[in-house]
Amino acid sequence: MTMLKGKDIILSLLYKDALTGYEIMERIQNRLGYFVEGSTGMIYPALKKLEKEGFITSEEIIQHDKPNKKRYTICENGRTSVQDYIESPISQDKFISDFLLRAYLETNPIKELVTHEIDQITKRLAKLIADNEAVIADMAAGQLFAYEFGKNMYQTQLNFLHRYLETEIRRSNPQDNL
Amino acid sequence: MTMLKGKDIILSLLYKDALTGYEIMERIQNRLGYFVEGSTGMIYPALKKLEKEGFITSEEIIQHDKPNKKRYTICENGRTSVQDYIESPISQDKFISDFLLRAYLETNPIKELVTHEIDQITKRLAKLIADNEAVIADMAAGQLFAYEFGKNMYQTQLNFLHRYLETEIRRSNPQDNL
DNA sequence: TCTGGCATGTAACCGGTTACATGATTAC
DNA sequence: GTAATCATGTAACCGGTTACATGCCAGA
Repeated sequence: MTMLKGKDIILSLLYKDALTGYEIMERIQNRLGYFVEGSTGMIYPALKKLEKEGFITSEEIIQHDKPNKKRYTICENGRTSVQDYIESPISQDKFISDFLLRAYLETNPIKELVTHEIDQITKRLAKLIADNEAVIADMAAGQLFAYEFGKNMYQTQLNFLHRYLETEIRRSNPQDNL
Repeated sequence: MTMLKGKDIILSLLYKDALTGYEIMERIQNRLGYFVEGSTGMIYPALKKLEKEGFITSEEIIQHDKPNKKRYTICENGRTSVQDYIESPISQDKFISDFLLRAYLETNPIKELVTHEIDQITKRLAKLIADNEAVIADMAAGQLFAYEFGKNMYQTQLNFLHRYLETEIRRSNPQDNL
């Protein structure tokens, strides 16, 4: 029943690699962007809290070509927490769509709405591919699966939306039906 | 950029019909269940607040065969708010999946995970159909669109997951490849 | 009497949104 | 000089989760 929390997402990522806050944010927004969310306002405070609570440790990394950064490493406590998470009941997928709510409210054709949505999803799909295709060779089975899942979803959504537009055009131009 | 809020969902529903809290909850969880969320803990306090702020009014309805109820009616203020919402920028769809995060973390085959997800989605699809098919004749264009969209998404997800299981079986039983 | 559907609520908690703030370094 | 990328943060606010609490009515 309990929803997926930032803590679980972050610790899960740190379970595999030691990462900086910036890297965590990138991964969440890019590679995992299809199915989780994360902003600086969530990630940095969460990291701080996780360190204070003894789930992770940090070390400063001095860089000369770029700003310094802090790398976080998971510790025993954190690994246990991830195990607990994995053994906990799986929470339901959640899909929130402002687009569909607006569509739902409309009595009239929703061409502009759909066109806008096609735009959005096209961009998101392109980003998903761009962010993942480069690392595809290094992906574990599950990562590849999640990526393919997301790609498939976006493509299906696009197909559905395009199909809608086509039937709309046919409806409004009946003379095309030869 | 701002996310879809309970207020917008509720006022949007009340824009079309006067409804009780219970009816709003039912609609959100059933017909709109594919793309928005709502629980008593969100809906009743929100209704109270919306009334206090003058977006809606309420009247008590006495029933003899069932418990009494309160019907909420949107007023001018509320209609304006819905207009503002409709004119505001569309916020991005949001998909949160505990299932995909767990899949992402796995190095090993994820058959059980996928099987569980198939179960979940099958149930949700059945519920979506059950909740909508009865009222399909009364649906406005947009409502039908949203419903078809959700159905299509669930079906695609199921196809993808089934396909995964099949290829997994083939991978683990190569002798089947005659 | 007890289950199930109808119906309305409360309250603590907290997690995350939103927006703002800062600064190093590189390349143009 | 300034835009872009890298990098880390803060803080107020509030919205919703979670869980609990209550009660009516019908039918088995």
